Amino acid sequence: MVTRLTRAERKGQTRSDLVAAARAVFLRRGFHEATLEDIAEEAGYTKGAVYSNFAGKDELFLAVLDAHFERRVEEWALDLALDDSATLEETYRAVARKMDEADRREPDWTPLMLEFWVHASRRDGLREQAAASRRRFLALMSSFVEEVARRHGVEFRLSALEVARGSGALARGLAMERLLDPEAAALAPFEEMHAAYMIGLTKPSAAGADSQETLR
Amino acid sequence: MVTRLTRAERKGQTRSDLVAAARAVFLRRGFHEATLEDIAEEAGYTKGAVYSNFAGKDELFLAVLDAHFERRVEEWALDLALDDSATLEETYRAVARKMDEADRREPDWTPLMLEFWVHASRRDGLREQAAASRRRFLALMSSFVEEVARRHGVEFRLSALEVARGSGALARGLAMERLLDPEAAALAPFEEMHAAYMIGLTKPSAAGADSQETLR
DNA sequence: TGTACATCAGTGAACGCGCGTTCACTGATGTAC
DNA sequence: TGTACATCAGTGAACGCGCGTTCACTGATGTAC
Repeated sequence: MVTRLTRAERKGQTRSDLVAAARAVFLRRGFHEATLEDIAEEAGYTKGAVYSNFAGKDELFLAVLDAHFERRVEEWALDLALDDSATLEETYRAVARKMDEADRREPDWTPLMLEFWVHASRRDGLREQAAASRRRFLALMSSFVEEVARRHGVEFRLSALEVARGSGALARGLAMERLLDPEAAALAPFEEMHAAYMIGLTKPSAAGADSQETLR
Repeated sequence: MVTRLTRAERKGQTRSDLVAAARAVFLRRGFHEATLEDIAEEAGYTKGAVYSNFAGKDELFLAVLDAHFERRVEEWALDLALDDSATLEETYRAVARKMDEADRREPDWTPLMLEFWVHASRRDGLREQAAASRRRFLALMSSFVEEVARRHGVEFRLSALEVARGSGALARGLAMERLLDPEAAALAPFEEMHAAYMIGLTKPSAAGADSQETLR
């Protein structure tokens, strides 16, 4: 009844079990407080299994990070494809709502990621790996920003990369405030802030002048 | 030659020596990596002196945090008093430059504070203390925002508190990006982002219509 | 299809080490008379 | 001003404990013939 797996398949299974367990435990306890013991146990293995699949705690976290970004990017791509906002401003607001929703669905993610960034920023090799992962994510988010601009026939005062970076930075900064005060920066104010930010960075496109919209 | 100090004076001296040393060591090594041994040694005492003045590592950090906020608030108050920007937009840009300057002068501060916030957010009592410290800081920053609005005869779409919170959140979120990529969000783009954000949240005041300015 | 040997994913226990916290003690400052 | 006792800031050493990492081993899978 039990499917017979090859060694490689079995190992791949173990690896993804470990990543899934690591994700859960890291979210629950944070990067520093989570132990490899917890993670291995959650996955149904022993600590040695972790070392048979990853160089150590840091590399295990990088795997969690990559899996997370991949999932988030897919969500954004889907949302973008389904977006039918009448105006550009409404799209900007919808993006804010989506970011807010993601943060409230998984409030432990942002502090976890930042905890790791701070940790990684103090170790050269690790920082470079975290930065590479970040660059891949931002490149995709930038392409979404560009797609929105194209659809609405507008351009930005800054590169799509910087626009995307600032948009995420605002959301993340506010999520940090909520760590201390859960009431801080509720959805409505955040939506307003994000719209203000995006509208302020939008300028009419030189091309496509006929499809331009008036902003406020 | 050596001034004779009373017990209370001596203890106060020790306490501020420890806070100063703690600040330096925390900045250099981060909250988790800094040890009380390092700190005591840097201050010229032993670990016991820390426990004679503070309940432990967490409370020592809170003292560093308060001292820091106090200093920053004074700087902002001074800057605000000296501000002679011709236009509101120029004030918004000057604020961005000032935040950027503070971050580049002390790039370790933001990650250090966030490391602690994440740590504190997982311990109820500590979180409440960190939140109280944060509230005090934000209340003062809000009053500066209100002062700027008053001078220029404008109002905001959100409370001064939320405006201040978002402004700091944007700066802090970008500082986090620079942890991984030091090139990210240089001064010029940040100034643009911050101006966009602030201008977008500014609305003409009902009162003082004669002193209103046109924004973009 | 069967046998003998090689590989290697995962086990389980031990290792090392660091660090926050505790505590009995000391000697200088403070107080009572 | 002097003496005897009390206080307490800071010392120095020990304690406890947790956790990331290492490693010899095992038994199931893979390979050669």
